[in-house]
Amino acid sequence: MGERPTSHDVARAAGVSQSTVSFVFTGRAGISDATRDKVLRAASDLGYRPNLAARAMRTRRTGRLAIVVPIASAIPLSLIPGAAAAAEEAGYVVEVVSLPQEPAARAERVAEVRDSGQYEGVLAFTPLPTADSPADAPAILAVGEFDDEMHAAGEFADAQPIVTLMERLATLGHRRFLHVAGDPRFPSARARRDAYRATVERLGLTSLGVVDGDWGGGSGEMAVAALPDDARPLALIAANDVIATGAIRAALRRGWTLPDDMSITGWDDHPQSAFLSPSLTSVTQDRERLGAYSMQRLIAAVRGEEAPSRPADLHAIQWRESTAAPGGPTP
Amino acid sequence: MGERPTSHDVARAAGVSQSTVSFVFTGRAGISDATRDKVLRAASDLGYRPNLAARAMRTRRTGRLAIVVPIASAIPLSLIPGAAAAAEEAGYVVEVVSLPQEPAARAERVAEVRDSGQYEGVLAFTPLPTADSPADAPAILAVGEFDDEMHAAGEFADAQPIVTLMERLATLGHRRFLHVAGDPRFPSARARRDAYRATVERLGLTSLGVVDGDWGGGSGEMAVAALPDDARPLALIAANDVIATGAIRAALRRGWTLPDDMSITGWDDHPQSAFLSPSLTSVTQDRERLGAYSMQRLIAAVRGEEAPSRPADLHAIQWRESTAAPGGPTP
DNA sequence: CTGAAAGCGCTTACAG
DNA sequence: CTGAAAGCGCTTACAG
Repeated sequence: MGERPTSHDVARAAGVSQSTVSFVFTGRAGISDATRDKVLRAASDLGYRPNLAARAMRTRRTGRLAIVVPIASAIPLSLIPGAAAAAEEAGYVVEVVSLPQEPAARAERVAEVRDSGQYEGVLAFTPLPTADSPADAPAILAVGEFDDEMHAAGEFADAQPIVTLMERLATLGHRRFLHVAGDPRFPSARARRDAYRATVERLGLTSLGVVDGDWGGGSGEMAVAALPDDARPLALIAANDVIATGAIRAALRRGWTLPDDMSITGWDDHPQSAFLSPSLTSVTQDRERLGAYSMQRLIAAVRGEEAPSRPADLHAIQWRESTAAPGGPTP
Repeated sequence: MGERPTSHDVARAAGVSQSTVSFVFTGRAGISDATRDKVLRAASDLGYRPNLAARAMRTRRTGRLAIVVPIASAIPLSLIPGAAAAAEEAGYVVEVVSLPQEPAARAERVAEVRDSGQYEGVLAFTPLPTADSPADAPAILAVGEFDDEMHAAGEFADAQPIVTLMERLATLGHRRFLHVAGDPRFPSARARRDAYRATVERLGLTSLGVVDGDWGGGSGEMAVAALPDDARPLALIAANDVIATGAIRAALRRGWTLPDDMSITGWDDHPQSAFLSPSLTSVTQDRERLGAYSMQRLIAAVRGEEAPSRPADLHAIQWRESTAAPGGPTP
């Protein structure tokens, strides 16, 4: 890493002053085309790239954004690549900061990151301990996986697939529904739950209950095990694929026939879900664009710009064997 | 973020020179305790923290490490939190750089990261395009999920659980085995495959084949669908849980009884795997320590230190319903 | 044991 | 349209 060229080297090679090199690279207006060309050519010959640390020092902008991720939580990691790519595109560098499990240590770490002066913004894919932050603190956006603002904003924008799923199942003849929710600390879990409730109401369906879960398979397993025998046939809306998998297991254990006795839907479309028996109807998310969108919202907040509008088609439903008309297969 | 104090502010408050403040924070020997105390007290009063960008400029060490992750590949993301934590502990800052899908663009991106001068080391959780790098390039460690060096080093260190799994199944009475491998570009896939082959040989077992896969459920599904009827009973060693799930699906489709007709094992212990029917015997990895270990190896390479020794107990086997004696359940 | 001073590689008024 | 110069906040020989 020794011989990295500086703007002085480029200036010498191009026969201009160092300032001029800087002007070219910061895009300042009023550089003649001839000069710009000379500089750019010399720069590319030497393999010059501006030193970001030096630039940061002068501009007092770090150009850095942090993503905080909890150690030992797989849920939101898949959003990282898309978020990182979006940040790069906007000229930022993204750093990953890991968060300890223990709540007090975690809150302290978040404050540390916020006050370090290293970051212009912080993106958290997990619910954050609320703390009052100094007025001049960088923007913090906690999306887990989407925040409440999003939820409030767009009439279940985030949970719309739940509505679609239920409408279709109702059309197939289903009247009795059950929802096993995710961890209620997550806005996404609350959004899906609220969408479920509203849809039950709107379509005049019967809800056998809303069970709060923790995103784990045990939630689904227990919810189905606890059902009375005459609950059949029903449709179970699980907050994610893992819960759905647990529910399927419990149903098979009870000797139920799937999907005749119980239709079931998941969310996330995990790689295994298409290979379950029955294969699981689930919601696919475009994780790359979802991550990118989250990052773009943070960047807009950092820059004081208007929030970008939510991309359409973030979700798609994969209809599979686990959903059918109650009582037996019918189109 | 306006009023961040500098070493000058601390110096003024403490009544010493700015150099002295710097000496205290860089840990230079020969500062009197009284002076150090004054400085530290003033610093904490003001909330001073050294500006890393300025420090980087002077020392010409960036203190930054990069993790490159491919967009749209979930496989190794779970290693990130552990890796990030290990880097922080060693005093580095970790940045995430995302890699495009397209091979040429990807190779270019890797070269860019390598030559940017921004990073002292690069960790890749994915096979990297081989390219000749300049002599003074930063250390690059590609672990996917573990590299070949690891593999060569430790007699299947990485794939030891495969050996244990097979030994146990052989003890239960299994003689016929089948392996569905992962993407052969991954060292981990090759290590598991080689461990399988060596164990077949060593124990004098019959191998019905080694099928190269792509980590996907389709590999497992097809491999089992292609089996002759008299292959039963057998034991299928899948390179991961997704493959195993596909294999279970195909077996149930054929009307086989599990685990009587076929024992099956996975790897990764995905959240869904404990809730399959039958629940899947699988290999748990300590992703946090695995990520940390990878990062520690990179840091050792960066610093020219000896590589850390591999932590023990990185793996554990979860024995579940999918494995039993051939032909029927027996202890 | 402590300080004055140079300089890391940039950006950006200010002149011309 | 281009250049000379100051300064961002540090580290580190070099003096004393």
